[in-house]
Amino acid sequence: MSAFDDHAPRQDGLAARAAALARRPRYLEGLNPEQRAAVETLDGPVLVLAGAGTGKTRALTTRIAHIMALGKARAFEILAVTFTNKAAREMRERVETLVGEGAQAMQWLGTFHAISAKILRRHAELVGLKPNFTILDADDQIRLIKQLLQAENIDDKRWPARAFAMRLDSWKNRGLSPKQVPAGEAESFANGKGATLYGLYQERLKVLNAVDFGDLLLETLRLFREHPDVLADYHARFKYILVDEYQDTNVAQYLWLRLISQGREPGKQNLCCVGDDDQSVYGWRGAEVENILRFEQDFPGATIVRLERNYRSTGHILAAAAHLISHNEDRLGKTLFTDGEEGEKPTLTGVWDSQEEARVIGEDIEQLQRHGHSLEEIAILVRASFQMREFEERFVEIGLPYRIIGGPRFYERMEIRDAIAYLRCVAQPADDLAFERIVNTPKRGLGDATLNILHDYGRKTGVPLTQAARAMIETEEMKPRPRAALKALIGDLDRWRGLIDTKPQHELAEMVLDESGYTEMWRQDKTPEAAGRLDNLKELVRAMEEFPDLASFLEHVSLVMEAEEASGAERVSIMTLHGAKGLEFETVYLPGWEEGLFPHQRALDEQGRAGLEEERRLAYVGVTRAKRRAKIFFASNRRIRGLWQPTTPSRFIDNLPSAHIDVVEAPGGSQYGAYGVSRFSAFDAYDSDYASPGWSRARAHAAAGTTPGKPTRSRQPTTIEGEVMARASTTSRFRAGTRVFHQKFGPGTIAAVDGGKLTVDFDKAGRKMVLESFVQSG
DNA sequence: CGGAGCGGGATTTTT
DNA sequence: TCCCGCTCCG
Repeated sequence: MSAFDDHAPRQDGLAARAAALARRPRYLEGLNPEQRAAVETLDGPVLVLAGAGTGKTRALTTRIAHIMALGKARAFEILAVTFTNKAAREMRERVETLVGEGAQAMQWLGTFHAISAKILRRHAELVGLKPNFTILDADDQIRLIKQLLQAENIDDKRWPARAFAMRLDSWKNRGLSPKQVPAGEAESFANGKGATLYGLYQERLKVLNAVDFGDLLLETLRLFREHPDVLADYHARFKYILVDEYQDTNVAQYLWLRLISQGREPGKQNLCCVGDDDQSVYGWRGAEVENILRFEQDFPGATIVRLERNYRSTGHILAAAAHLISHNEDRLGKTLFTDGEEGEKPTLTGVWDSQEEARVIGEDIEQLQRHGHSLEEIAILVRASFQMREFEERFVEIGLPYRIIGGPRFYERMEIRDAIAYLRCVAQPADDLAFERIVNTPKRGLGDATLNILHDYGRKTGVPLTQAARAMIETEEMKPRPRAALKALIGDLDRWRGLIDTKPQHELAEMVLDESGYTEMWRQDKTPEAAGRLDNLKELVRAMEEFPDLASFLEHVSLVMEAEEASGAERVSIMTLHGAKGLEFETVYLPGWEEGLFPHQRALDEQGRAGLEEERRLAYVGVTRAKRRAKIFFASNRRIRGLWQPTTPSRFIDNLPSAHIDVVEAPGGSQYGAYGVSRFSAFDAYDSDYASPGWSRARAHAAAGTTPGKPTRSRQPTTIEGEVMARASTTSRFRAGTRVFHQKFGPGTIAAVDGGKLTVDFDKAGRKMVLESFVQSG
């Protein structure tokens, strides 16, 4: 594969190009015309609007292969930026299958953050850092903020560190330095101390020789702005720039891209951005869909390519997804189509509560399994991670193998973070946050008192804690016992540090963990988790072997907060909708389509209509993950922080086209059978179509200023909403004052009646709103 | 300094 | 419900 050989002399370019053209490269075969345009339009800015399942990644990776095959650029002259590690990994793998070894040389393929870190390490001094700077994670960040709040005498009850971290994040996402923070926002935290705190925080980071995630981008921006020569280097280096998931970029990333692509005059930038405005689901993290909507203005003369032919899903699924997303207003608008079969209609099933939901889905999966479907091709996509638990519990019970994706991550486990803190102390003596973490773990008798002494000294002299410790153990200020312990610890750290260049990092890690007493600590521990933690530590040491040195391992840990999963037996995947982006499965279960959960209440509260639309895009992402079967569920009761809450079906259910949906009764003699109660008695006559209890409609219509009960003019008259509205009766069989019995809440008295919705004062559970179909006269 | 016990608060998504 | 952090006591 000499055409892809990065070490081939430059002159090979032409020959390779001619040869490639003569051969009609295999990699172009099977691309549709639009995909080919995305691949072959190499000169000037290109925006590829790629709908779900339209072969976006294929176009992107083929484009890379094409650039290399034509000799237009070598692997290391292509900058390919993704948003997530997962996407980066996938792109690398797929380029590799296309070009073989060549992909290995793609040293500039990675997430914005990883690439920024790489650039920053090369020029750290120019922005006041040392090349071995630490990348703080969210946890470190919070602890640091807590310290600052304390130092500033700010009540951290009233002004929680978390809240400030969120503001910091949003400022950084928008590319704002402490001085640029809008006055209003700066003052709204801690009585006007917001901007000051931001400034102090940044100062503190410099002392710690550390950056947070946001800084990776901001400091790179600063580097480029203040050192045009450095920027010019990168301009010369990157002949082609590709950006995946462009709809997810935030302001800082946008500015970053602008700077880095400015090497050529407007209209000539070889910048190719791929994205789908309908899949923008990271607004809460500062992503600006506007970036993609504005592309043509930002890069005049850009070629726009639309990928609309869907290769993933069957007709009904696609139709359901398209109809759902058509309810959004803020979109460029694409029309996905497929030549494939209609397939099975997506199903909609209502269940009594979240436990039944897990039970029914578990049984359904077993059923598929019996029919020979692979568990690997089945996924359960939830809105919020707490939903996963019920599935886990159920699946453990019935012995259905599952895998949680994006759950508590390996590197976030306490023991792993402790171990890494030790290594960070060894690698980077100024890393106070790591030092604080391990100074008394295992217990060495070095508590708050000792730490305060070190902090005081450190603050006075402006040195890191380890250095303060070094000074203090020479004085009489400390009691003999802590003094000796501290001395021993500092001695150990020094000794380990001395081995950093000679001892392989995994051996060093093992040594550190043993000699520090950390491993021993868990051996002594009799709690049930201890054994697992020891296993994890072993796994950590083993994982370290694969890295060239300690520094690159630590870099990996901070940027790729996930462990490679061991593939083994077939499993059902359980993950969040966000985590599922970019994936596909034969069968997708979409539980929890209930108001407040999906759309999530917080998204509605905080972002209003924009939040709702983002939630709807998330629903769209969920449905479009399915190749052959999409199964939507809603429960009428859900346990939220231990309390059972009655819920109402999601408004997104009303956004589904009834012609493409099958409403399905929960199989297997569901619980209400046992109760002998028809759950939707208001719709008794239409029992099989109980999907949409009327009062959620009523509420929606009330909000829209229309009369409940009347089939309202809706933009989509064919929706299930419309059908059910037409059928639902507004008269209730209940009256205020009637005694009723509810399966979950027990006996109570009706306080008010509103369509099919009752307000009931339960004897035990207090006042609740419930569907009348869930209560019996009692 | 360390452990136990209690109260309060929180729960979306992630680089 | 659970988890975290704080306080109080030994």
